[in-house]
Amino acid sequence: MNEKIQHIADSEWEIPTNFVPGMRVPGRFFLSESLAKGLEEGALTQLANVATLPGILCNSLGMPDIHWGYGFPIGGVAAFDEETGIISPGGVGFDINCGVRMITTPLTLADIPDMKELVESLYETVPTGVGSKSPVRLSQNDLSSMLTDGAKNAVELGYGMKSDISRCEENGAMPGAEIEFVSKKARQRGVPQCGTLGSGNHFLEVQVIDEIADEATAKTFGVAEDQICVMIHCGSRGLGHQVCTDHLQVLEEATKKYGIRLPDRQLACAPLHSPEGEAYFGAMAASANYAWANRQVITHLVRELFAKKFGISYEEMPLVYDVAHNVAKWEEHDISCGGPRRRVCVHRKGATRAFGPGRKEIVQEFRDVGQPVIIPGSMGTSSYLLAGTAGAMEKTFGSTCHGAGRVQSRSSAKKNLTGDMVAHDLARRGIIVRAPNAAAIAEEAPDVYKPSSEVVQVVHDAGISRIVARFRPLGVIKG
DNA sequence: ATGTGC
Repeated sequence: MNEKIQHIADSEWEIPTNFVPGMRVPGRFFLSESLAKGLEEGALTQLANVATLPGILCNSLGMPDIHWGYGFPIGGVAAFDEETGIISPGGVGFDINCGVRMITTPLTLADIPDMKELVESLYETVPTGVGSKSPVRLSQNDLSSMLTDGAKNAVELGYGMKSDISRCEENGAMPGAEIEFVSKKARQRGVPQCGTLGSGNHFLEVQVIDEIADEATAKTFGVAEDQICVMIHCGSRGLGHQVCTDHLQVLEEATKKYGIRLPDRQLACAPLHSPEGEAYFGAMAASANYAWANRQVITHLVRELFAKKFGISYEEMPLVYDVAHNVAKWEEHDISCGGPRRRVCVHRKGATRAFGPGRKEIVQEFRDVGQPVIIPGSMGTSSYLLAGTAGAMEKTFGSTCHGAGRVQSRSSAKKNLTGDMVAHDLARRGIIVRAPNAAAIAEEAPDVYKPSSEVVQVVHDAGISRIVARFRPLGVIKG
């Protein structure tokens, strides 16, 4: 670990304000000693760079899955003051509202005689891979409604149940979407892609719950041991990517216009209430809503298949929850480093909201225990269901990690591994994987990620969320 | 992440 970094608690570290010139606040990150050994210097510098941005409050924060990203590190959280703060696409990421959701089923392992066949059917049912197109036909008008109303619109079009909506963060639709700031090009990319998984780390996975850590909370969330579940991890596809690209260009100009000095041009940003900042926010919120609709449509495709195959009803496959991993939001927070409770703009990039008990944003049925937090593992490692905590409200503006966190680049993974090798290893451990090509499997091998168990243990130990249940992978569809 | 790179 860099000598300037201070180890302030078991799994908490501080970056002092002299780490890079112009830091307004210290950096703070959460890592066990063993994970700290693997921390990239580049991610550390990025975390410090974020601390130079105007209006940043308390700390530039890093979750235990932190790694190098575009401008801001992935696994980064930063909250900005409404009056003096900025908004930055680099603090959200290219895949706006990349996120994850989980449905339960009434099935156990014994009910699935042929996992390979199920995985193959799922692969045929859910369009997968770069440039894949959806069976869903959207008109431009449909798309406009989707950008405004998110998952609710998908349900109105017949993809899902009314009860799904309140089980999504933001009820599946962020307020403040402004479709006039979504370019024609972005819309054109979005029309054929709603209901598609995408590629890279996106996946659809059949899992079984193999450990319950907190019986009472598990019961509240509606999950139990031995239950078969389906997890869906994807985002806003080409539409969100195009929105990010379009607005980065505008915000690079705005950075100059407003005289903001940056240590890295990838931190391009604008004051929160500037026309440029507001335009990005409106387009980002619209993209986030598209991502919720996308996950909602995929959920419907999965339910349709399971209903047919196993003779179960849609009502027996409720949504546990849906969380966003890449988004900036207006939220009210007590400012732990001082000052009155106020509205701030929280950027979470590769980080999950983890609101603790009592927050009004949490659906009534979960409000007393804290929001469900879903943390996907890598292809061969467990996923987790956690609950948000008061500790997250105090330390991280109500945030926690979002996944295992990559430790090896895609190119290096392809150099060291072949897809066949990885698929074979997984099969020996009882995990079926299906992808459009072998490279997609090699790039996502379990070895290129931190062990999800260690990452989740850090956020549990640090008190910024608490473990409720563990999910073992059985069958994976990769893009 | 992405119709994957000026």
